[in-house]
Amino acid sequence: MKVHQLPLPRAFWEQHEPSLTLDGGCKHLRPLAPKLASPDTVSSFDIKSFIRPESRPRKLGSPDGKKDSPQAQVETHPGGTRWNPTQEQIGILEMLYRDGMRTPNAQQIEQITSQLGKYGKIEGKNVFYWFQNHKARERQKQKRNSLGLTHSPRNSTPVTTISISLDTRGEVMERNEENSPYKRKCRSWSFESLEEESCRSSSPKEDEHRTLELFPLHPEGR
Amino acid sequence: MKVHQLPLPRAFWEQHEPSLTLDGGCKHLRPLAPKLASPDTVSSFDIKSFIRPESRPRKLGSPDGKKDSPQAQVETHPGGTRWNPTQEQIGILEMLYRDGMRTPNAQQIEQITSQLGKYGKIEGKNVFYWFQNHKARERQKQKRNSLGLTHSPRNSTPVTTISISLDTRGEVMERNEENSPYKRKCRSWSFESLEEESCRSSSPKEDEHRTLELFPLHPEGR
DNA sequence: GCAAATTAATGATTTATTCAAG
DNA sequence: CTTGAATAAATCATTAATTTGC
Repeated sequence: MKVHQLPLPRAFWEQHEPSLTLDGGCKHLRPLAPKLASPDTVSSFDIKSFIRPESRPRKLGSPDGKKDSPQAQVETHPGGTRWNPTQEQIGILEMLYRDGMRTPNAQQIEQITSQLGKYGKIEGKNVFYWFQNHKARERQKQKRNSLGLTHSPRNSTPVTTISISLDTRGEVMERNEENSPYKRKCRSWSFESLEEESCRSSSPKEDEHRTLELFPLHPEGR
Repeated sequence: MKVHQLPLPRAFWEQHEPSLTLDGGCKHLRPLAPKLASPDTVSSFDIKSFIRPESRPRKLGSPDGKKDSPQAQVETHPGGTRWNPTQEQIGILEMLYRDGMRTPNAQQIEQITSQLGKYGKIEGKNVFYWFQNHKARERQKQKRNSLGLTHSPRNSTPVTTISISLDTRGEVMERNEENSPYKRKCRSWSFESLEEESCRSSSPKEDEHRTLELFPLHPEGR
């Protein structure tokens, strides 16, 4: 069951804390870069609205007593089931992986997501995580194999791995690992606002087309 | 001179060369549990469009060619530089940190971002990263201190010291660190498409309504 | 005094670990 | 157990201070 995309019941941004309004005194120490610039003006910022992180320590708290209430875990459901990939989705992802894709950037993720969306509910983060996990687990599986079975191949038997070969110019990278030069792609992403009132959408233009998928997240702990 | 607050002309992260076609020869084997389901359908997926990393060689190529041209860095700024926080922004962030905020979730990040946006250009990811980095670096600083100066911990000032005390119910956590039980909050985020090139910078004044800022990212590389 | 070279900070990514759902 | 999700640690990369040579 994946009931993602729930309305996001943000109902507890109401509890504003008492005072505490960022006054001065916070600009000490600037190790090497006293950038200075026009100070003040900062004071108009009220923290109240921010200090409402999550409430719900969740289990796993400090072992020294302090167990949480009997209401151990009751939530998690509101929209929080995790992605359950379909066979088609997995197939595509693996194909992409075999073709050398390792860390897709935002554009790619977005495209992949929209494609995979045809086969089942999915979000960008799922795609992102899938690649992260798959990569990491392939790697450790490989390591375990090379260590456990072949008994310390000191000369680093290249386990072959991947060995992609399509012509993705300069994009494959890390086919050998073990000490890859640590290339970097670049992934772009951004947070998105999730609540309307705070920022009136004055222009009723409504989203152009790109559907920035919202991601609810149950406010409190995970 | 910090010319923050520049309009951000972001007009040159135009990806070129969409070529690169990852052709066939990649659909063998079905690694894991052919859970059946209609397989074919998958083949309608064209990878081509995904394997388009990004290009944008950028400098950084070879160390010998240090400083390639007279116009060494004329290009970096337009839209692709990294966030350069203003004093006000730092002040606010540090305040929030001292108040116990460690891993803001998407909602919080969004609000913080919009607030900090008053003092200079900023994106949600900047806020996120700031907390990540700040947290990590405070931690290591602390560790280094405790290890290096194990005697007379009554140093000048505990710097960090967090010691939050407002009543953020069950939220503070990890004020001590060193071996935290690995708490988990929950952060939500999502990718967004960044297709439309040069998101119209037509209205230079248009802030107010959230403008999901796109994030170009200089491709390739790094 | 300034601009190139050096260096300290720190923003941005990637990798490694860990937790928990199914 | 498998693996999606999330965080922390490690690293890379860039910027701004500081230093240095003129």
